[in-house]
Amino acid sequence: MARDLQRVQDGAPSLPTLADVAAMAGVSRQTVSNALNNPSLLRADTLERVQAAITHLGYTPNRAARNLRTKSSRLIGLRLTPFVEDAANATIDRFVHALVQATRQAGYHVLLFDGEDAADPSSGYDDLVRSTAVDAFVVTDTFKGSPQAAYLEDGGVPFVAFGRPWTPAALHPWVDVDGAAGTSAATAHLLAKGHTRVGWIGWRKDSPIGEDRRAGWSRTMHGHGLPTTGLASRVEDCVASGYEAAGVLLDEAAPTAFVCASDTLATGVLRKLGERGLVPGRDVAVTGFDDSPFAQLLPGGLTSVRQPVEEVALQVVDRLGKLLAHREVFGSGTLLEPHLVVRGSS
Amino acid sequence: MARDLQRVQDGAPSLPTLADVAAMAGVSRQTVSNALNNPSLLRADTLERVQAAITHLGYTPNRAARNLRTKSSRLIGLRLTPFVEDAANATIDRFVHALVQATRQAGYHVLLFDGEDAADPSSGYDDLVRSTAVDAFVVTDTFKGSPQAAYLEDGGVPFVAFGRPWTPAALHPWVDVDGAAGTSAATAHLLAKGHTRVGWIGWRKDSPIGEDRRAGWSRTMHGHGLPTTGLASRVEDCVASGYEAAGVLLDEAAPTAFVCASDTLATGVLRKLGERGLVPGRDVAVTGFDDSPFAQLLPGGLTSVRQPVEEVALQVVDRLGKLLAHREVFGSGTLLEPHLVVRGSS
DNA sequence: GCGTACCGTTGGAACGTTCCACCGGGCGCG
DNA sequence: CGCGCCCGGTGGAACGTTCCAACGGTACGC
Repeated sequence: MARDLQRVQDGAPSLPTLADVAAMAGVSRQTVSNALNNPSLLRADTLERVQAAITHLGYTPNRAARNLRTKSSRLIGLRLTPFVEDAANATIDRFVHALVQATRQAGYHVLLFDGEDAADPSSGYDDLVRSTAVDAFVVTDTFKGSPQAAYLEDGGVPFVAFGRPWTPAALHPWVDVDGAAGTSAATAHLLAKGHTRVGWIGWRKDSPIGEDRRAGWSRTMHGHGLPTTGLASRVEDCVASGYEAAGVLLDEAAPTAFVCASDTLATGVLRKLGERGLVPGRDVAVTGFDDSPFAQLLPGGLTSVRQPVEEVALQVVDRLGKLLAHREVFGSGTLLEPHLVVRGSS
Repeated sequence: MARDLQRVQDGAPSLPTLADVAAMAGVSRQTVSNALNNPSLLRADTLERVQAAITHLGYTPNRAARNLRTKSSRLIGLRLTPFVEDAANATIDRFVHALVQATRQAGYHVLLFDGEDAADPSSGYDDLVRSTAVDAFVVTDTFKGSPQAAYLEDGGVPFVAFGRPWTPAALHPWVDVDGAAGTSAATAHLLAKGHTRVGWIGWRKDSPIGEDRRAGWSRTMHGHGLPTTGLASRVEDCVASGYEAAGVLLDEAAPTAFVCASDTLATGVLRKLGERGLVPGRDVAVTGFDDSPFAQLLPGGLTSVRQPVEEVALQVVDRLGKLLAHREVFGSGTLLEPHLVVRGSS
């Protein structure tokens, strides 16, 4: 109620400042500042008096002034990659939500910006950090050779990556999900169900993430003494490719199960199975990757590997905090385990 | 290159300031400021000299200082509602992407924050605006009786809503999508295909959005002289409810097509059809709402109403700009037309 | 010739916070 | 008693920008 008084006349709301609080509490500005930032420095009764004045006036510290003085904004920048309406986007969106939650707990907020053109890695990043608009970045798209990771490292811009650095030289903090462990779990699950001819449908060889996920499948197959020759296919990440690859593999290698590098590819496989009158989970098993809404909503459901984005977000923010405090967290990466969500398709 | 010189010694990068530029260009600070904010005030040769100094030093205005002085942050707050993994979320996420793009063009950025608990509408909003962290808000969840819309209006906080105010008293700027027009288009599409018994599966009566969408269906049916009695069902927005409602309607009213208030409900309907051996689009037609990834990925595809979130975002930002400039845009709302994406299910 | 107006530019002040040097006083200790 | 120290607190300065009042100079109208 008291705070609403500030708004009676519009146009010049003129919020209470630290000086107002100081005057009311009968202390200096610095003491009020300490009450907010280092309460332990104050005597108990002084602290109480200041706090009373703060609540009575409805005082809230002015962000801009604080930022100017401390040279930090408590804002984390996140570049939103252009929207592609498929399964892959679902994981990013889940991550954004998780990141917002995680940053809040750490007293930060998330600033979204747009990668104008992907060609210029500096686009956006540079201005934001130089104008002290954000303290650091979370970088999500390190996979495509990640020009911006290198750029940011050069520029001395603090950031943490969601995704391993696939170039050996890089030594920034990162958090990632162990894709191989995910596909390995999927493969093991299928083997436990009695399958022996498990096919792989993944991405082209130039994708390190794709190769990582593929390794989980082949490793597990070999671990069980099973061959993989002729059972793998590497294609574009789209429904049509999954559809075609499934057809080819079914004809040439007769697998009884498919492990896919993405839900998108799995969708294509399911489409092919439907066309041939094969029932997923009964005749041929299928697993996807990312646990997209599609996997969940599909009749019967699609077994899929779910990335622990909430945990990723927490770890990212943790690294970020350390980075901004000590300014030295180089080379520390964490690999998190995804888990398999088993549904009707397997 | 020149700008990198600032970073040679880490720890105290000490970016160039306006004063540095002024010194180099041989003018006063204010002139540099004008060069950035009101170039027309400068003589051509002066402007050129200043700009040369700016680029040479790699100067970027300090955001915090500017914010402090101008009492604005050029940041727009958006509260991210808790993540629910279904079709409805897809539209919000699309909107977030669109909003980021639209705000960039207007020179703004998006600040994400988290609605700690939905019970307290003030949570988050108040602090952010009082601390001058954001200039205004975009409010997305006005549908649930929207306590925060009223709260923000009371507090004099500038905001624009994505969604109509469903309480008549409210008079804030808003942009929304005409749900009735969407379902009307879906219904008309089905009628054109020769259907006459078109069922409706929507949300409970307490949802204004749901009633709006329902009106589009009933209006169109009546407009063609067709009855709606016994053809409608109002349930929770989940797959199971759609599934059950479809079963009941099929038994009791024998519709040959369903218009659904959401892709989620449509998913339930499709599931029921599959169970009964009915082929969507051949035996019974189905349309959804929101054009979620699921609708797109489903084998055959689900006909669905797609909201023009890109256009919504542009309009929202436009309103926002006017609001922050003139401080008077009351009562101005815009209703945008969605469009029907026809796929195999109809 | 003089007053007036405008143009381009200037220097000081202000925004609201935190950093920094310092201060009085009480206490322990030699 | 005198010294040093820590505690709780103070006031001035600084962060980097824009606002504001005012400047000299030129052009114009009378």
